[in-house]
Amino acid sequence: MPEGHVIHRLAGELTLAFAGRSVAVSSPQGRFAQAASLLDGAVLRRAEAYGKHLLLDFSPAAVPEGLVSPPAPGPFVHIHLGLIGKLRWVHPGPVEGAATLRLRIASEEHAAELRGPQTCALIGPDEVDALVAGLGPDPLRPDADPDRGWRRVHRSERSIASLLMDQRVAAGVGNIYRAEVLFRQRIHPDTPGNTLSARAWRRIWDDLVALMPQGVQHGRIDTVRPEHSPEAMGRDPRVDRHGGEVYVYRRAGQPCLVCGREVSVREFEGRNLYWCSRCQRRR
DNA sequence: TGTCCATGATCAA
DNA sequence: TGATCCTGGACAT
Repeated sequence: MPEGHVIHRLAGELTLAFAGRSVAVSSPQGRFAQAASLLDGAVLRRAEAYGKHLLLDFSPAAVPEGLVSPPAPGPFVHIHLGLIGKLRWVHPGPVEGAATLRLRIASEEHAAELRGPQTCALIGPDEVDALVAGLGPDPLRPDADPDRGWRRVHRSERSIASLLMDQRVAAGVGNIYRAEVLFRQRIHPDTPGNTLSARAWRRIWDDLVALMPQGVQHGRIDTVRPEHSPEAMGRDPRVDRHGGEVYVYRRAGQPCLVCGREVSVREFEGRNLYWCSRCQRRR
Protein backbone atom coordinates (compact mmCIF):
# COMPACT_ATOMS: atom_id res chain seq x y z
CA MET A 1 0.00 0.00 0.00
CA PRO A 2 2.12 2.70 -1.34
CA GLU A 3 2.49 6.39 -1.60
CA GLY A 4 5.59 7.75 -3.27
CA HIS A 5 7.83 7.30 -0.24
CA VAL A 6 7.35 3.51 -0.40
CA ILE A 7 8.32 3.39 -4.06
CA HIS A 8 11.39 5.56 -3.62
CA ARG A 9 12.46 3.46 -0.66
CA LEU A 10 12.06 0.29 -2.71
CA ALA A 11 14.01 1.77 -5.61
CA GLY A 12 16.90 2.44 -3.25
CA GLU A 13 16.75 -1.01 -1.73
CA LEU A 14 16.54 -2.75 -5.09
CA THR A 15 19.46 -0.75 -6.42
CA LEU A 16 21.51 -1.53 -3.34
CA ALA A 17 20.74 -5.24 -3.50
CA PHE A 18 20.90 -5.90 -7.22
CA ALA A 19 22.46 -3.09 -9.26
CA GLY A 20 25.20 -4.34 -11.56
CA ARG A 21 24.34 -7.96 -10.80
CA SER A 22 22.81 -10.75 -12.80
CA VAL A 23 19.45 -11.61 -11.28
CA ALA A 24 17.06 -14.51 -11.49
CA VAL A 25 13.72 -13.25 -12.77
CA SER A 26 10.58 -15.35 -12.69
CA SER A 27 6.81 -15.12 -12.58
CA PRO A 28 5.59 -18.19 -10.71
CA GLN A 29 2.02 -17.01 -11.18
CA GLY A 30 2.57 -16.92 -14.94
CA ARG A 31 1.09 -13.52 -15.71
CA PHE A 32 4.52 -12.00 -16.37
CA ALA A 33 6.17 -15.25 -17.44
CA GLN A 34 7.14 -14.37 -20.99
CA ALA A 35 8.91 -11.16 -20.00
CA ALA A 36 10.44 -12.81 -16.96
CA SER A 37 12.05 -15.55 -19.02
CA LEU A 38 13.41 -12.90 -21.37
CA LEU A 39 15.04 -11.07 -18.45
CA ASP A 40 16.13 -14.09 -16.45
CA GLY A 41 19.85 -13.86 -15.81
CA ALA A 42 20.16 -10.31 -17.10
CA VAL A 43 22.00 -7.59 -15.22
CA LEU A 44 19.81 -5.10 -13.39
CA ARG A 45 21.41 -1.70 -13.90
CA ARG A 46 19.36 0.15 -11.31
CA ALA A 47 15.89 0.84 -10.02
CA GLU A 48 14.32 4.28 -10.15
CA ALA A 49 11.14 5.85 -8.79
CA TYR A 50 8.98 8.54 -10.35
CA GLY A 51 6.03 9.33 -8.12
CA LYS A 52 4.34 5.99 -7.47
CA HIS A 53 5.96 4.35 -10.49
CA LEU A 54 8.91 2.01 -10.16
CA LEU A 55 11.21 1.33 -13.09
CA LEU A 56 13.73 -1.49 -13.23
CA ASP A 57 16.38 -0.70 -15.79
CA PHE A 58 17.82 -3.70 -17.61
CA SER A 59 19.75 -1.69 -20.17
CA PRO A 60 22.83 -3.45 -21.53
CA ALA A 61 26.22 -2.33 -20.28
CA ALA A 62 27.87 0.57 -22.01
CA VAL A 63 29.98 -0.43 -24.98
CA PRO A 64 33.62 0.77 -25.11
CA GLU A 65 33.94 4.17 -26.70
CA GLY A 66 33.86 4.32 -30.49
CA LEU A 67 33.46 0.62 -31.11
CA VAL A 68 29.86 0.50 -32.21
CA SER A 69 26.82 2.65 -31.82
CA PRO A 70 25.65 2.45 -28.20
CA PRO A 71 22.89 -0.03 -27.48
CA ALA A 72 19.37 1.25 -27.09
CA PRO A 73 18.36 1.77 -23.46
CA GLY A 74 15.98 -0.72 -21.93
CA PRO A 75 14.15 -2.91 -21.55
CA PHE A 76 12.53 -1.63 -18.39
CA VAL A 77 10.11 -3.29 -16.03
CA HIS A 78 7.38 -0.83 -15.14
CA ILE A 79 5.76 -1.55 -11.78
CA HIS A 80 2.84 0.25 -10.18
CA LEU A 81 1.56 -1.23 -6.93
CA GLY A 82 -1.89 0.33 -7.09
CA LEU A 83 -3.90 0.17 -3.92
CA ILE A 84 -3.12 -3.35 -2.81
CA GLY A 85 0.14 -4.33 -4.46
CA LYS A 86 3.17 -5.21 -2.39
CA LEU A 87 6.85 -5.68 -3.08
CA ARG A 88 8.49 -7.51 -0.23
CA TRP A 89 11.89 -8.84 0.68
CA VAL A 90 11.95 -12.51 1.53
CA HIS A 91 14.65 -15.02 2.35
CA PRO A 92 16.02 -16.56 -0.83
CA GLY A 93 14.83 -20.12 -1.09
CA PRO A 94 11.80 -22.12 -2.08
CA VAL A 95 8.87 -20.10 -3.38
CA GLU A 96 5.69 -20.05 -1.34
CA GLY A 97 2.34 -18.75 -2.50
CA ALA A 98 3.21 -19.05 -6.18
CA ALA A 99 -0.42 -18.54 -7.24
CA THR A 100 -0.23 -14.81 -6.55
CA LEU A 101 3.47 -14.23 -7.13
CA ARG A 102 3.61 -11.99 -10.19
CA LEU A 103 7.33 -11.32 -10.17
CA ARG A 104 10.30 -12.57 -8.25
CA ILE A 105 13.77 -11.09 -8.52
CA ALA A 106 16.55 -12.88 -6.75
CA SER A 107 20.29 -13.19 -6.33
CA GLU A 108 22.16 -15.57 -4.08
CA GLU A 109 21.72 -13.21 -1.15
CA HIS A 110 18.42 -11.41 -1.76
CA ALA A 111 14.94 -12.04 -3.08
CA ALA A 112 12.08 -9.63 -3.72
CA GLU A 113 8.50 -10.69 -4.40
CA LEU A 114 5.81 -8.67 -6.15
CA ARG A 115 2.15 -9.48 -5.55
CA GLY A 116 -1.06 -7.76 -6.55
CA PRO A 117 0.39 -4.93 -8.62
CA GLN A 118 -1.79 -2.75 -10.75
CA THR A 119 0.92 -2.77 -13.40
CA CYS A 120 3.88 -5.02 -14.14
CA ALA A 121 4.94 -4.64 -17.73
CA LEU A 122 7.97 -4.65 -19.96
CA ILE A 123 8.39 -1.28 -21.66
CA GLY A 124 10.90 0.57 -23.80
CA PRO A 125 12.56 3.99 -23.57
CA ASP A 126 9.79 5.81 -25.43
CA GLU A 127 7.20 4.51 -23.01
CA VAL A 128 9.39 5.52 -20.09
CA ASP A 129 9.62 9.04 -21.50
CA ALA A 130 5.86 9.24 -22.00
CA LEU A 131 5.24 7.94 -18.49
CA VAL A 132 7.53 10.46 -16.85
CA ALA A 133 6.27 13.29 -19.03
CA GLY A 134 2.73 12.59 -17.86
CA LEU A 135 3.62 13.03 -14.22
CA GLY A 136 3.73 16.25 -12.25
CA PRO A 137 6.67 17.25 -10.07
CA ASP A 138 7.69 14.66 -7.51
CA PRO A 139 8.56 16.16 -4.12
CA LEU A 140 11.07 13.33 -3.65
CA ARG A 141 13.08 14.23 -6.72
CA PRO A 142 15.63 17.02 -6.38
CA ASP A 143 14.92 18.36 -9.86
CA ALA A 144 11.20 18.77 -9.19
CA ASP A 145 9.64 22.08 -10.23
CA PRO A 146 6.71 23.00 -7.99
CA ASP A 147 5.57 25.66 -10.46
CA ARG A 148 4.48 22.91 -12.81
CA GLY A 149 2.04 21.78 -10.13
CA TRP A 150 0.98 25.31 -9.36
CA ARG A 151 0.07 25.99 -12.99
CA ARG A 152 -2.55 23.25 -12.77
CA VAL A 153 -3.71 24.15 -9.29
CA HIS A 154 -4.31 27.84 -9.78
CA ARG A 155 -6.24 27.36 -13.03
CA SER A 156 -8.55 24.73 -11.59
CA GLU A 157 -11.94 25.02 -9.93
CA ARG A 158 -11.41 21.60 -8.39
CA SER A 159 -10.74 21.44 -4.67
CA ILE A 160 -7.20 21.21 -3.37
CA ALA A 161 -8.14 17.82 -1.89
CA SER A 162 -8.93 16.57 -5.36
CA LEU A 163 -5.91 18.24 -6.94
CA LEU A 164 -3.45 16.76 -4.47
CA MET A 165 -4.52 13.26 -5.50
CA ASP A 166 -3.89 14.15 -9.14
CA GLN A 167 -0.49 12.76 -10.09
CA ARG A 168 -0.06 15.54 -12.66
CA VAL A 169 -0.08 18.06 -9.78
CA ALA A 170 2.29 16.34 -7.36
CA ALA A 171 3.52 12.87 -8.23
CA GLY A 172 3.71 10.44 -5.34
CA VAL A 173 1.21 12.11 -3.03
CA GLY A 174 -1.59 9.83 -1.83
CA ASN A 175 -4.42 9.81 0.64
CA ILE A 176 -2.30 10.02 3.79
CA TYR A 177 0.04 12.80 2.69
CA ARG A 178 -2.94 14.70 1.28
CA ALA A 179 -4.81 14.68 4.57
CA GLU A 180 -1.75 15.39 6.65
CA VAL A 181 -0.24 18.21 4.62
CA LEU A 182 -3.59 20.01 4.45
CA PHE A 183 -3.96 19.66 8.20
CA ARG A 184 -0.44 20.87 8.90
CA GLN A 185 -0.92 23.88 6.66
CA ARG A 186 -4.42 24.54 8.06
CA ILE A 187 -6.03 24.49 4.66
CA HIS A 188 -9.61 23.34 4.23
CA PRO A 189 -9.74 20.41 1.79
CA ASP A 190 -12.62 21.96 -0.18
CA THR A 191 -10.65 25.10 -1.03
CA PRO A 192 -10.79 25.50 -4.81
CA GLY A 193 -7.41 25.51 -6.49
CA ASN A 194 -8.12 28.82 -8.18
CA THR A 195 -8.72 30.54 -4.83
CA LEU A 196 -5.58 29.16 -3.24
CA SER A 197 -2.72 31.66 -2.96
CA ALA A 198 0.63 30.96 -4.55
CA ARG A 199 2.05 31.25 -1.05
CA ALA A 200 -0.30 28.56 0.27
CA TRP A 201 0.67 26.22 -2.56
CA ARG A 202 4.29 26.85 -1.75
CA ARG A 203 3.67 25.96 1.88
CA ILE A 204 2.02 22.70 0.81
CA TRP A 205 4.88 21.88 -1.53
CA ASP A 206 7.63 22.74 0.93
CA ASP A 207 5.94 20.66 3.60
CA LEU A 208 5.76 17.67 1.25
CA VAL A 209 9.45 18.14 0.49
CA ALA A 210 10.12 18.10 4.22
CA LEU A 211 7.84 15.18 5.08
CA MET A 212 8.23 12.70 2.26
CA PRO A 213 12.00 12.09 2.57
CA GLN A 214 11.38 11.20 6.22
CA GLY A 215 8.87 8.66 4.97
CA VAL A 216 11.50 7.20 2.67
CA GLN A 217 14.04 7.10 5.47
CA HIS A 218 11.81 5.56 8.13
CA GLY A 219 9.56 3.45 5.93
CA ARG A 220 6.44 4.98 7.48
CA ILE A 221 4.55 8.23 7.43
CA ASP A 222 5.05 10.43 10.47
CA THR A 223 3.68 13.94 10.31
CA VAL A 224 3.17 14.92 13.93
CA ARG A 225 5.36 17.74 15.17
CA PRO A 226 7.45 17.16 18.30
CA GLU A 227 5.07 19.13 20.52
CA HIS A 228 2.21 16.79 19.56
CA SER A 229 4.14 13.54 19.84
CA PRO A 230 2.88 10.76 22.13
CA GLU A 231 5.69 11.52 24.56
CA ALA A 232 4.98 15.25 24.64
CA MET A 233 1.24 14.72 25.10
CA GLY A 234 1.31 11.60 27.27
CA ARG A 235 -0.62 9.57 24.73
CA ASP A 236 -0.10 5.95 23.73
CA PRO A 237 1.85 5.63 20.50
CA ARG A 238 -0.17 4.54 17.52
CA VAL A 239 -0.07 0.85 16.73
CA ASP A 240 -1.88 1.09 13.41
CA ARG A 241 -0.54 -1.04 10.59
CA HIS A 242 0.69 1.88 8.52
CA GLY A 243 2.55 2.76 11.63
CA GLY A 244 3.25 6.45 11.73
CA GLU A 245 2.10 9.21 14.02
CA VAL A 246 -0.39 11.36 12.14
CA TYR A 247 -2.83 14.17 12.89
CA VAL A 248 -6.01 13.19 11.05
CA TYR A 249 -5.61 10.21 8.70
CA ARG A 250 -7.87 7.41 9.97
CA ARG A 251 -8.50 9.34 13.17
CA ALA A 252 -12.18 10.13 12.52
CA GLY A 253 -14.08 10.73 15.75
CA GLN A 254 -10.92 11.01 17.81
CA PRO A 255 -9.89 14.34 19.29
CA CYS A 256 -7.72 16.60 17.15
CA LEU A 257 -4.23 16.61 18.61
CA VAL A 258 -4.14 20.42 18.36
CA CYS A 259 -7.63 21.68 19.25
CA GLY A 260 -9.48 18.66 20.63
CA ARG A 261 -12.39 18.72 18.19
CA GLU A 262 -13.44 15.39 16.76
CA VAL A 263 -11.63 14.68 13.50
CA SER A 264 -14.01 14.67 10.52
CA VAL A 265 -14.24 12.16 7.69
CA ARG A 266 -16.31 11.91 4.56
CA GLU A 267 -16.22 9.95 1.36
CA PHE A 268 -14.84 12.03 -1.44
CA GLU A 269 -14.14 10.84 -4.97
CA GLY A 270 -14.25 7.27 -3.78
CA ARG A 271 -11.74 7.72 -0.96
CA ASN A 272 -11.93 8.69 2.68
CA LEU A 273 -11.03 12.29 3.31
CA TYR A 274 -10.00 13.31 6.84
CA TRP A 275 -9.69 16.80 8.29
CA CYS A 276 -10.25 18.94 11.38
CA SER A 277 -13.11 21.36 10.89
CA ARG A 278 -11.74 23.77 13.50
CA CYS A 279 -8.05 23.80 12.57
CA GLN A 280 -8.73 23.86 8.84
CA ARG A 281 -11.06 26.82 8.32
CA ARG A 282 -12.65 27.66 5.03
CA ARG A 283 -11.66 31.03 3.68
C1' DT B 1 -15.63 -19.25 6.65
C1' DG B 2 -17.33 -14.87 5.10
C1' DT B 3 -17.37 -9.76 4.60
C1' DC B 4 -15.25 -5.50 4.45
C1' DC B 5 -11.69 -2.55 3.60
C1' DA B 6 -7.18 -0.42 2.02
C1' DT B 7 -1.28 4.44 1.27
C1' DG B 8 -4.56 3.61 -6.51
C1' DA B 9 -5.93 4.30 -11.06
C1' DT B 10 -8.57 3.32 -15.33
C1' DC B 11 -12.48 2.60 -18.02
C1' DA B 12 -17.31 2.99 -19.65
C1' DA B 13 -21.47 5.45 -19.53
C1' DT C 1 -20.15 8.62 -11.00
C1' DG C 2 -19.82 3.65 -10.72
C1' DA C 3 -17.70 -0.72 -11.90
C1' DT C 4 -13.55 -2.94 -12.17
C1' DC C 5 -8.86 -4.83 -11.32
C1' DC C 6 -5.31 -6.76 -8.11
C1' DT C 7 -4.31 -9.24 -2.66
C1' DG C 8 -4.42 -9.94 2.16
C1' DG C 9 -5.39 -8.45 6.92
C1' DA C 10 -8.93 -7.46 10.40
C1' DC C 11 -12.98 -8.50 12.08
C1' DA C 12 -17.57 -10.86 12.36
C1' DT C 13 -20.09 -15.11 12.27
